[in-house]
Amino acid sequence: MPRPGRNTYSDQKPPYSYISLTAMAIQSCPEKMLPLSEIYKFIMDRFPYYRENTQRWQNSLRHNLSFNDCFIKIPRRPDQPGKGSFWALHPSCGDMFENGSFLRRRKRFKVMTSEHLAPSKPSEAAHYLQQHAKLRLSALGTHLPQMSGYNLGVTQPSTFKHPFAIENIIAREYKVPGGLAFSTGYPLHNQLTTAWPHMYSTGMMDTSAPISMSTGDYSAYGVPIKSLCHGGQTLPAIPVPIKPTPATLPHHLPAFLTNSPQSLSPTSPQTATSQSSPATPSETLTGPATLQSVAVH
DNA sequence: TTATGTTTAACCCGCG
DNA sequence: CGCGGGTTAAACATAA
Repeated sequence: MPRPGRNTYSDQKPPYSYISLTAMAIQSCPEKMLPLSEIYKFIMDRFPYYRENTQRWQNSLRHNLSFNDCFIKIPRRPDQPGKGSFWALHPSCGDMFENGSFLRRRKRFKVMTSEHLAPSKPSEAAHYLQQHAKLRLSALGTHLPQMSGYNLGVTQPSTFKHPFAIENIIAREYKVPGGLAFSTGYPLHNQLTTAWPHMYSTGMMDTSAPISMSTGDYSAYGVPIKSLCHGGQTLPAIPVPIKPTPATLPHHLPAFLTNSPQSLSPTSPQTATSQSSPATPSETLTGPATLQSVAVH
């Protein structure tokens, strides 16, 4: 309904897996975590296809949430009652989706449980996120909100992320195909569009409105991108270490906590290089990808 | 009761 | 063909 006009692709199934869709939803939120219902909403808002057969796909989605280690459950705090928990992306699974490989993951993200370098067990990650959220909010003098609080979010523009980070992709949706978004300088733009046709082309939102995203659409699920700019907050967009430290990264968690304002450091240089090379966005994942995620199962 | 979560299992598909 | 990722169904458990 948010797209009365030409809902051309309305009935076709988006090429994204539930994992991707879920990740998108989560990433779109400043807090980087959403309750199940909001994830549903996000998907339904953007992809008309999912406005039907809700029973079916939502069941599948829930299955994915539980089944995949890349999603972690963050329990609600007593002061933020509501149903269900919040879901977030495992801090170290950022690479899983990076490089534009959203259409299909290369490997199932598996947490290196037990023994050695169990750098990031879901529990820890969850705890971290929790703490993080708590800190930020408290810093803002706010209580952990249900949904409304999310707009306190940050995701400031400065936290530049890899052009293929879900975040960016999502962001572009609101930034209009025109490409004035920050990805302007990326030669990848093109590939992006092909990779995410559903998001760009014939956007469901009025592409007519430039930086828009404005109003309606977003407020729907409380992810007002605009709010990112203000808020006098310093913390970076949050967890999901969209990648850097290819190999080792046992200590990434603490890293966030220290909230180095610009986690951008890791990604930016990288992006620069990767983009310079003809590298195909989707593949070219190459080497390091295997870090701590194992393919077992 | 319903929304959430968790599990198990069967299938489909693309890739090596 | 086998493997692994993704999808769908369905049974169950649990919390609000």
